[in-house]
Amino acid sequence: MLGERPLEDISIEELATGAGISRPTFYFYFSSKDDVLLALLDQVISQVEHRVAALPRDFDVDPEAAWRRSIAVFVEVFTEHRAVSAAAITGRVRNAEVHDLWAKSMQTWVGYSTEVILAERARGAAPEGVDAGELATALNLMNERVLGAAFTGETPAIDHSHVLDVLSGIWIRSIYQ
Amino acid sequence: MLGERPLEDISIEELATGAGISRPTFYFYFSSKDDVLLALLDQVISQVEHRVAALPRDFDVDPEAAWRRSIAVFVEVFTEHRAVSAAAITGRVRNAEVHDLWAKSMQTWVGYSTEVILAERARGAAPEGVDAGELATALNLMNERVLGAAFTGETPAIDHSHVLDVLSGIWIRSIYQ
DNA sequence: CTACTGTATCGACACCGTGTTGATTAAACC
DNA sequence: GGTTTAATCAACACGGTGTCGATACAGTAG
Repeated sequence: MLGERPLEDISIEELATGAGISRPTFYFYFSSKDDVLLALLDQVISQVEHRVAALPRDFDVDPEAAWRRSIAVFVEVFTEHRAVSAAAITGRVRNAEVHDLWAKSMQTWVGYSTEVILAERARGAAPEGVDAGELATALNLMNERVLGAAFTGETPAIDHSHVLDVLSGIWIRSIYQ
Repeated sequence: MLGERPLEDISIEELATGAGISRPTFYFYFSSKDDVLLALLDQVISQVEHRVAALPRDFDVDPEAAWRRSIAVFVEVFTEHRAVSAAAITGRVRNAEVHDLWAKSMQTWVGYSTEVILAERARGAAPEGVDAGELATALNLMNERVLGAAFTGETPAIDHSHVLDVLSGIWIRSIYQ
């Protein structure tokens, strides 16, 4: 349903009857529409965390390829669950729990990016420059927004097939100059 | 009011009584809450257009300074009207007219950025690379998201005082390598 | 075979915000 | 003085949300 229209345009009545139950019964399982979204988002985020954790941390071998692989995880998982991802990104504003879950994950990813940038600077591969944490924040926010735009098919947006190229290009040039 | 809480949490009743009129009278002037937002956004965008148009196009003299000045216009105007900007960015999802107005402006800015990037490449100042239009799109979306995050004080976000530095740094490195 | 307990279900209700209608007043203009 | 036009709002209809209390239906202990 989220693939067709935003969560706001889906009534709990629809959700419930679609699941073969009545509206009050829906409330037996979830406390609100956003509670459903939260459960779905949680699964998507777990999948990202799982795949990120399994990534080799060999930035000293081929930095470009390593960054590209990391970004590819986000692109792939969020693309696979594009409807939920898009709904979460927009639902974040409305719902505190969705906001917090998303914010927590973003912080994890920003923290990870920051560490790698600092390590690359420490080994002399990347030059000093703006604060690594702020650079990582801007780049992660860019990824979020660019993917969101691609999912909802807005204009302007970047075609799905080029997203990974464009994003990793900007990351690498921003970090290594 | 938008500075305190999202538009969704403001009822038309509140808007109306705050303006000293009744709810039906509100509908005499606006067709919905989003219609008010649209009117406010229109003013902000006009201000940006006006200031961007007045910008010197001297990218051949000092490219870094020229980009920084352009980005500064967005940062300054949107910061000045941060509540409206933030509400528009989130309201875009809900309302087709807000979405269209914002999308139209984004396209204008992306178009302008693309032209400058192509000109810089043509004169040999910037290297060839990813599609200029897609690069411009990603960078403009980054600006939107980073400013939005700074306005709403989410985490992670970039401190207001550093936004211009971080953004223009990424733009320049992405474009000139 | 009861009586109890926890799970699951939903009809009916109360509430709130939205948008509309129709009547009313007040000013502006022949 | 009479007609149009702008402005106002009480009252209504509607739709979505969330709650409550009643009911059914296990499984389980006595």
